[in-house]
Amino acid sequence: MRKNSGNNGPILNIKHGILCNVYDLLLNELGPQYWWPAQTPFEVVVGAMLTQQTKWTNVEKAICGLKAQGLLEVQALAEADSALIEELVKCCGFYRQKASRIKAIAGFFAENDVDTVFSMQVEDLRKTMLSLKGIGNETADSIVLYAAGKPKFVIDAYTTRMLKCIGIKGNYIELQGMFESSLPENVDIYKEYHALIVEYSKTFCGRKRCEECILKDLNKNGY
DNA sequence: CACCAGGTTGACC
DNA sequence: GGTCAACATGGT
Repeated sequence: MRKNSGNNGPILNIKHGILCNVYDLLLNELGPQYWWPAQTPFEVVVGAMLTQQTKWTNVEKAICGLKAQGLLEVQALAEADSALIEELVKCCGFYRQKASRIKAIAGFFAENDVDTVFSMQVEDLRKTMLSLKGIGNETADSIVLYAAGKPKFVIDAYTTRMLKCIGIKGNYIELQGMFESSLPENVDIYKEYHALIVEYSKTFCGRKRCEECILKDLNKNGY
């Protein structure tokens, strides 16, 4: 029998709970999303930077333009003309910042080699990404999960809002910890779950369809 | 025309 | 630890 050694709180790290139920519900209602829309790990990095505070449709245009110029290659982007990058990412907003930042990040990957960087341990990779200008918690975790394929749960504005709706609050690290301790440590599940939250939020929350929200029946349906 | 979008940073308390 | 303005274009 496992002792709870003076800890009055619930036993954590059990692989079930409301966050597992939400995952099942979203997957059943929306179907698998198979994210991230990108063809190479470096494209994920660039896309993750460009999508900050911006709609993905705008990012697609920018990615398309960069690709046409051969600038989705690490070395090429690192050496590209700043004014050209700015022009190509203008449609994503904050374009001067984003242009200089993706160029600098390309420089980092050029010097350190993409495969070498992405072969780091999860926490080391995360810290390394966070040390780059323009990469904060969410972007770092998106890169770790979707570009490097390592288990880190991504928390974004959609996730925070969805959790708030079902009565769960916390800062980035706390919310991330809840997902990671509730779910099996599995890259595919982390990817799929985050994608499902985005799809769910775009469909219901962003369009004021709260009355149709598929999460409002969480308790009623026995989840 | 006002408001928001898959954030991050640096300054300040 | 948390809060805030700045960064900027494009769609509803």
